[in-house]
Amino acid sequence: MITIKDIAKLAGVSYSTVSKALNDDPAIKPATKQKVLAVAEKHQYRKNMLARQLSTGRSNIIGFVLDELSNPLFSNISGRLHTELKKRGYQMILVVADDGVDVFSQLRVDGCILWDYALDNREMFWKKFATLNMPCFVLGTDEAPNSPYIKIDRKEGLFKAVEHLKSLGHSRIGFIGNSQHVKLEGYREALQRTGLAFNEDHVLPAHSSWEDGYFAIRNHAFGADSPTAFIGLNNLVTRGALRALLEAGYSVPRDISLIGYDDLPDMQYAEVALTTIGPSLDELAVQAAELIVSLIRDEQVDVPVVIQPKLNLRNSTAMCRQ
Amino acid sequence: MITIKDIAKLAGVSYSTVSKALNDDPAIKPATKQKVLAVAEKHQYRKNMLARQLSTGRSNIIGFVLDELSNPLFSNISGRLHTELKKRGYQMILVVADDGVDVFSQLRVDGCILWDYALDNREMFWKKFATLNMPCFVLGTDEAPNSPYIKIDRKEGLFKAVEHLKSLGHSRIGFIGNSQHVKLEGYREALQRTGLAFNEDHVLPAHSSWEDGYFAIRNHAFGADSPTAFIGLNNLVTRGALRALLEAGYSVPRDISLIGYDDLPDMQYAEVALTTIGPSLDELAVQAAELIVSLIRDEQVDVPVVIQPKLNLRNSTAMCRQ
DNA sequence: CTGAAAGCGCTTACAG
DNA sequence: CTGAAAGCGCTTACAG
Repeated sequence: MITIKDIAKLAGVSYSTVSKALNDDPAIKPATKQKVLAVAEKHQYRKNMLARQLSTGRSNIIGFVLDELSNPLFSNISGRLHTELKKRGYQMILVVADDGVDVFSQLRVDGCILWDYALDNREMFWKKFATLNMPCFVLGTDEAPNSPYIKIDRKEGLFKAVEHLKSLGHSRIGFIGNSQHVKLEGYREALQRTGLAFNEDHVLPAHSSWEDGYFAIRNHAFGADSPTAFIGLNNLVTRGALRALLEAGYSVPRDISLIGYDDLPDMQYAEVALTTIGPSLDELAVQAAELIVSLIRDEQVDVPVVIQPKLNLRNSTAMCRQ
Repeated sequence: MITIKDIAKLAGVSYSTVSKALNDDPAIKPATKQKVLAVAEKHQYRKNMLARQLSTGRSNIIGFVLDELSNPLFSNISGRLHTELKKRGYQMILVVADDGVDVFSQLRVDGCILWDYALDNREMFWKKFATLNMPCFVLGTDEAPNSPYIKIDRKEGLFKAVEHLKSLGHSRIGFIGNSQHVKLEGYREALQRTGLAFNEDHVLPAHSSWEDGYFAIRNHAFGADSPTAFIGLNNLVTRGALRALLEAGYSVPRDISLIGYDDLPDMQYAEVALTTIGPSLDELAVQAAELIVSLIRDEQVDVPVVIQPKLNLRNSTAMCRQ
């Protein structure tokens, strides 16, 4: 590996001059800079970032802790966040949750973002996270103790979904999924705000996977009192539920309306293009990138940042047939 | 940030002793080690990996260059690879292709893996890759100049698919997708090996996305001479094609059989559980992890490693109705 | 078994 | 405008 000293020798200057030339130090005479850059170029010199980082104390890397990669939502967000961070001069490294925080405390990234979607051991993470002693925040949570965070106002999202369904004449609106307290709570409050009755039987148990959604519908005993519309907990659950509804012979949206949480591009590729609620993923990525950069620069920030989910109309909701 | 020197002071030993204790150097007296570890623990000492890396020249990080995150195949493989590398004591960082190689040459990872699925500018990548001057290999390619690689024998996979369909009585077997030379070639050769005729019209143009597969079928003029079975280029194309077939009123597999390339877990969640061909993703991840570790250790390796795709029977293929 | 010292490849006041 | 020197936080022969 060729180093700054080699370049110095070849260019006939001191190595501190090389360092300055490479870093665009204005104190360096243009001619000298040219010469140094030419030599560096010629010998394919690559700065050793490790050494630079050790010296400056900064790595220009931001860590992103993810629960898992299997939900399309996560990979989608990772991709967008990567793009936004790159625009701002940072590299992003992805680490899977089970060891994410530890890794960052070792790697000394400049900052880190914890995606708090449905972490199993959330408490433990928050605790570790708070001791991390570097700029970091929690993304997509409802609230976080001891950390700045970007909140997605999921309750408001659910309100929009319920409101939309009610405006189509639905009065028995079900919810598929019981693993996320905030969404379930949002669903209940939305019913209340719109003057609809809450019915325990209209909440179908499902955790987070496609199968969960699928079996939630399959195991539901449909009857005269069953919902005429459902809201799915997330993209996977909703798609699983849609499949089960179709297999059971229901037409969506003619017989039953369906709204899915998460506005992923591929929600429109479902058998019936799905109406969704969810935050704009682009907005999420932009806000996340800006917040972490501000935190690193120790700028004044207004936290929590709150992002409002939107209703995205497609073909899976229709007027309720009485 | 607390350093090795702080610990040394607190424990009443020299900082080189602290370093050794922390690294499990057998020359250190157990009692001393205990003491040091206790102090380190008490003060939440975290080793600065940057400094260690600078000193040892190794980072214990492996870079994985990906084309994109949007194809479920890629995120799936990333997840598995991460797991396998972790078992072997390495961190994995993911970088998106457009700047991946440059990043690694700066970050000085210990090794890197290039996922060569359908890179647009493959030539450029290979070239950069070869100059990288660190252990690295190309994963999933058919062949690579100047680098070790893990080959997926896609031609053999296509042969298995064609053979299976022929055994079910199909003689007009179509292929959806024309963006991957190797697969297309494999398809042609498989027809030849099984004694079936190649028909230009049975190759439907599609690049790689869900929509590509969907529109390939929609735009196909079905007639008496049309294929009674199709093989889809990848997971997305196949699922898009399936949707289009169903929408056009064909029953799969009663009217038309369909086999998809890529054995992702969710291929079974398609409207009809899809019969697939493709390498075992677990095997792929294990082989990749072992190869990079061997390369880093400068061990003797047998390259290329060749992985054989398998046929995974589900419900999308059936006897051809004459 | 322990410690002093050199070195990893940079950056950055500081002196000239 | 340029260079000598100290320092970033570790590891690792080497001496004792």
